[in-house]
Amino acid sequence: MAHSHDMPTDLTRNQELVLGTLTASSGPLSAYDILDRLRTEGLRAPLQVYRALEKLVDRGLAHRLESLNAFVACADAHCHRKGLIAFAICEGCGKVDEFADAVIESRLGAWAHAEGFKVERTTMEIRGRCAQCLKAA
Amino acid sequence: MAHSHDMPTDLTRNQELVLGTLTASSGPLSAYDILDRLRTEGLRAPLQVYRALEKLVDRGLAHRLESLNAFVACADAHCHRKGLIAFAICEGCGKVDEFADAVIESRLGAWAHAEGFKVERTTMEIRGRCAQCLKAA
DNA sequence: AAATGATATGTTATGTTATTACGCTTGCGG
DNA sequence: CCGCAAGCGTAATAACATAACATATCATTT
Repeated sequence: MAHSHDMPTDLTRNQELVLGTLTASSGPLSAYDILDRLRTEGLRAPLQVYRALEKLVDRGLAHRLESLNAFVACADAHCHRKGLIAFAICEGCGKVDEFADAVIESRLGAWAHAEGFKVERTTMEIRGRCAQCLKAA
Repeated sequence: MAHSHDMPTDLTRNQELVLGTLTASSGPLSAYDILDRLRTEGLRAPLQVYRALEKLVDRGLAHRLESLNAFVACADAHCHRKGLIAFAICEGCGKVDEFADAVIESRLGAWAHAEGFKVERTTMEIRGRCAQCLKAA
């Protein structure tokens, strides 16, 4: 297998370029970071990147990290939108770990049900230091 | 009692103005929203607001909503920084509900412990519709 | 093939959010 | 009084995001 991120075949050129850039990166990238890396491919304007990102995020192929104003490729080729995802972001090396927790999801659901709140989207981001960076320090 | 948010007495003038503006608002405000409301008080530059916000957030008197790039006064005069706080943000009316959940906090702690990740700060924001807005629709 | 509609694209300009850099002021402990 | 830390004011700029408009691409229907 070439790589674990088998890219969907129905992406447009811009979407493919943007997803490729995210996948190749070891950490989150801002839209402008992505743009800079794709100038050689002919991209010129922020909007070209933002539009591609919007589609990718909608499809669950990429995630937006709100606390960073940046984006990452989805770590799990199969996760596509099933349930709440939490992110652990290391301030040291910039690496992002993506995980799901059914208990947290159900607690949130319980709270929402009790309040009559209809959940549309949940953001959950942990900032701190990963094990590797702690060891190095 | 004048109001439930007994403002600390050791705030600087700018901090007091900013916190007062947040407290008076029914919803989150961006730094620039705050600035606009404080021009009459003599504030002129974004930095004056950002500096005040930084201190207020550090002290737990205000919170930053990452998914909105905006700020709210802490809803609970006594919450000052004890534990993880979640926010439910209504897309309809803009109201923000603030709550804590010990189970979620402990699940997060367990994950972090298992991974050797040192948590410094956690962001948790739910976007959706509040009961009142759902009823109105 | 022509007409239609939905989706994607390219480009310019602009809007919004946040920080850097610099210098002055104020208050407090030594 | 001196020195230092914290706060303040101002200007400039950086970083992030969208509006508005014109074109293009492609499948579907006529």
